[in-house]
Amino acid sequence: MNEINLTSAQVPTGCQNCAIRHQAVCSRCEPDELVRLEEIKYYRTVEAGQTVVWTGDRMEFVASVVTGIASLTQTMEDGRTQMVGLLLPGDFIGRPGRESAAYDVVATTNLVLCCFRRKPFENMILQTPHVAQRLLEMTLDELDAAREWMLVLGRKTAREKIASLLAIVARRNAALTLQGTEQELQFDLPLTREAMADYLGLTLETVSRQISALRRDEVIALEGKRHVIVPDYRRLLNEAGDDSDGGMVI
Amino acid sequence: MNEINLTSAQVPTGCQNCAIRHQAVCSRCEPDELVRLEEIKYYRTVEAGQTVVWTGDRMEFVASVVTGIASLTQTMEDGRTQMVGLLLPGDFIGRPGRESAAYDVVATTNLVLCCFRRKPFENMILQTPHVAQRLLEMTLDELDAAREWMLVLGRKTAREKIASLLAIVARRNAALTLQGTEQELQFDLPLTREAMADYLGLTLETVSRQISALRRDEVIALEGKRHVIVPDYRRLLNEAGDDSDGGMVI
DNA sequence: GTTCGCTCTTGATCTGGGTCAAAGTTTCCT
DNA sequence: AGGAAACTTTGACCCAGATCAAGAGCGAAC
Repeated sequence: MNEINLTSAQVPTGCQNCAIRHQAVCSRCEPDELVRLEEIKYYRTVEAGQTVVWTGDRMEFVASVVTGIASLTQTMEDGRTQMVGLLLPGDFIGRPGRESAAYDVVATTNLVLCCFRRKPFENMILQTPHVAQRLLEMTLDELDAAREWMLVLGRKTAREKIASLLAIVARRNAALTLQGTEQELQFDLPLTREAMADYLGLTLETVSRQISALRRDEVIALEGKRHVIVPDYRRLLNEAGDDSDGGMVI
Repeated sequence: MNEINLTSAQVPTGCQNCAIRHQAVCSRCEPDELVRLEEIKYYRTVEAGQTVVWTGDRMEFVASVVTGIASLTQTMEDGRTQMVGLLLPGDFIGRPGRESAAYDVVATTNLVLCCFRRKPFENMILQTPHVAQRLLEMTLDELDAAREWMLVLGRKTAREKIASLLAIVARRNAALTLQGTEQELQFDLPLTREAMADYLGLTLETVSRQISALRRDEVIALEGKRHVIVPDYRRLLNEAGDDSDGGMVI
């Protein structure tokens, strides 16, 4: 994992101020907070497939994903694994106030992380309520996403699970590229079939079969194995059993 | 839902100061925070089976569970439901900063809630970093619990799911009654078979079958339908596929 | 180009847990 | 006490998705 320097031009979407959530400009920061965070902020790259943190690792830093995708996974003794979170740009890695990591964090694609050394970061949030407030909001969003996902895991069929995942990635992707959700959506699926299976509580064979089925039924089209075209987002939501456009944050 | 008055003698286990988490004394509060919270605090009772908040409800208050058990559930259009959280004494209901509820909150047993009117509560946490800090910690704990539960939902067998649930309730119960985990544990299971099924992503028939199987194999014993005796907590953990005593907070 | 890794797809078969059905308990109401 | 309603258990059967197995693409290395 390499420490790097990015010019501000290379970090175009983030709040140049607090940088906690890169994808959105944070309207909450005070000018003096900028200075504090700039001092302890640095960038790192991680290659696809590398583990950023292992369960139980002493966490030296917390970080915000700038580009790329990472996943949080839990593993049972016998090797069964379950992905418990998908970290997209703007999402936060690490838990202030906890010394060691509770999950494996694995880079799914090449990553750029905006890191903060842990101790100074914790001191900072103790002193700057607005940042702590923002962190609380983000955590609550993650909790909502996790609970949404519990419904997917516990009650949806394999086909609905796949459709739900595609909808989430499509949505997040659309949010990033500022497209609406009405027209055709396209995106690269940054996960292997196995990673999708780990996320969805399925086997990779089932994932493959269901993706083939969705393609056969023209809910989606594929270019190569990874590039997905969604001609009708509402149809996809419907397949996900998630008619109410609303919910499903991740 | 009735507003009531409790004497401090009737609220024995809570932090008399901030009361955010009733089960543990909060070491973080400043004396002046006590006053602010006392002003906006009141108690309510809810009968078993009653819904405390509906999805989308305008939330008038946030609350801490004093006694009893409540559940957070999500429902799909076709009626499939998934419980996404179990609220035991000390847990928190409601999301500061959000006007409306994201889930149904249903009283599983009779409840006593320590409520705070929402707006004053939000103002208060904006001004008192320590309370916000505590709220962040609690939210992070909940997130951990939710993610732990995702592993249960996604990867465990029916028998392991049941054992996991029993282990959680046993653990929380032991924590409350200050027993160790080495000796025999006993507790009342405060959930119907159907509620357990909703939590575990199973059907009530499967829940019943697996409980019978665990009893047949002498992992647990039952007195009546609800009172559970766990002769060997480690064995139960083992059945849950969760050998490492550590994790599994809820 | 060929070969070695992968990842992905598809087929055949098996099984854990769902579904449907019926009977047994407990609780609570009159 | 008697009876209804709700909860629980158990049985029989079935199916969605797991498992096992065999190829098919496809990129990287030589």
